[in-house]
Amino acid sequence: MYNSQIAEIFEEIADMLELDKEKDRKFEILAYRKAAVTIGTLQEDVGDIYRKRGLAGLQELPGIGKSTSEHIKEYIETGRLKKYDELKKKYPIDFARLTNIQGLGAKRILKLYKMLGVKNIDDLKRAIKAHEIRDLEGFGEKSESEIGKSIAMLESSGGRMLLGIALPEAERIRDAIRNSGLVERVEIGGSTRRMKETVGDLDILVISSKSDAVMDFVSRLSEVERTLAKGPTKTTVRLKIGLNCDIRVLEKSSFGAAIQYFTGNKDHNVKLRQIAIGKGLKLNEYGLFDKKGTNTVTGSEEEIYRKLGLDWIEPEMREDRGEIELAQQHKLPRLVQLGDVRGDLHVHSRYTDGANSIEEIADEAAKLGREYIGMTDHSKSEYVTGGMTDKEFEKYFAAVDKINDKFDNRITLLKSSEMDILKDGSLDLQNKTLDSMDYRLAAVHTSLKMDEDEMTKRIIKAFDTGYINIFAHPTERIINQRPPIKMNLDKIFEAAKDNGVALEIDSFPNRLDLSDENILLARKYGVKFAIDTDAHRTEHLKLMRYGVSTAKRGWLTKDQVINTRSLKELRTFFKR
DNA sequence: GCCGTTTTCGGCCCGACTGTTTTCAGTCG
Repeated sequence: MYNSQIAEIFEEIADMLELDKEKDRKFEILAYRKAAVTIGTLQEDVGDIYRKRGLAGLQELPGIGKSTSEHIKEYIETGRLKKYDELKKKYPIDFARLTNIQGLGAKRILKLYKMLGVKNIDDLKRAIKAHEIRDLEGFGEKSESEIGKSIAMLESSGGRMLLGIALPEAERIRDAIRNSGLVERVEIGGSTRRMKETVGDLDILVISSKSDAVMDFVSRLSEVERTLAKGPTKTTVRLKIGLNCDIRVLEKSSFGAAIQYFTGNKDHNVKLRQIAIGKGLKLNEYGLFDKKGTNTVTGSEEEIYRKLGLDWIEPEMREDRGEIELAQQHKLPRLVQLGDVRGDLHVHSRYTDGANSIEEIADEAAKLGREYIGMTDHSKSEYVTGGMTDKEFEKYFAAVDKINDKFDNRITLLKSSEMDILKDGSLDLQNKTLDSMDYRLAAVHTSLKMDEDEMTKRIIKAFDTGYINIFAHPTERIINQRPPIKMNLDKIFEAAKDNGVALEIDSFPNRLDLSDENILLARKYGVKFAIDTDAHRTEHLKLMRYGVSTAKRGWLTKDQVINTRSLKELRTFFKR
């Protein structure tokens, strides 16, 4: 896999070109950065693309042209890149790591190198300890300590935080500001609004005529550790949970433009600006301006999209993955909504590793308005969770039946299991047990390090039994902790389609598995999906919104998600 | 360096804040 290496090299080339004093290479630098993003976020290995379709294949990628495609070719064939090596000879500095530090760009890094010989983070830490940085021109005591803090943070958190932690925090801050009586309106923006699986910082937008008072109020919130920057329109605070939060106070007339701008993502916004330019307009965070400099929008975000000739795009889609073009053609998909969800097909009870009784779960699920839930406790091979034998499943299902009778029409409980797909691709329970279930959910839990070929065969063999209705958390990844298992996604998705297996979108914030990107890939195969909570406690039943947002980020419509169906329709799907 | 229903040449998003200055460069998003 060359992608991350090449992306890093392009980024470093861009950093080093910034240091060229001879000429302004602004746009060349921009081009390298864009190419780095393209390669860095590519799902397919760039080496494969080159081998299969050559330079022409590379040049079809956005931001990759004649020169950068030649660079990629050179690196793949020789393992080196002359242009990079030459620049690196001039600047033997680890820009890739050093630019991750807040407040350090290429130019200040160069100064640190020339004056103090700093080449990498370790050198930098030494320089801070010796208090050598504060005396440099353009630096000071403040810079020295901020750089030190940034290194510490980088080393402790590793960067981005789970949406499942960041969103509730953002909502607490939003609600506190809303209840302060100081503001007319307050909304969450940024990647949190786009419901991206991890977020780098929080953006909160406010309409208020009392800017100073709002900024003071925010600085004193109990969630805030310290204030990093404070101005009349923008304040940045460090939150105790280890995230930065920007608060922006805006004029009422620019709120629509601002919420659009600060929701992003960046590529989406750049494209909108280009469309604006094409219409003789200028879009920025304050409005959509005509040639005379008059703001033509004063209201909502919808108005901006409309004036640009686009349908309004849900925030989850705003990643510049083709949504703008669809909006121009008025062909955006109608995305599945949280309110469309009628049931939850992956729930655990105290029978294995859940914390609540079946009755407690059924009660809470009914309160949430679910029409049905699937009880999916573990099978015997998952022994760390107390996985059940065939015999124990008989008792389990008898208990489910009993609660079902008790709840009458309030909610329907379905009999199922989160069953292990064993190492050889066979299933963990006897056919007789499987036949007694309403449907079967299956997952891989062991031997996660198998090679791609073996894992793919293992899973497809399980699908081919014809018993599996839902493939749970397909890639087994844990965000920031465990990489996805190796398997051929194309083959798996095709086999899922052929066998009528729905792919799960596990709503647990550290899973979100399938991910948005994998959903986008899978939907092309015509597969169906199930958005489940994988709840292990009653409060987990509320995590459904994360799964639904992930589905929206994967462009799914209601009819592609099986648990938006009535129970009757769902049973038909399970029968195939 | 990339790109093209304005263009194979001439554009490419642009404003806010900080620290260290004493009018602004660097960084960030």
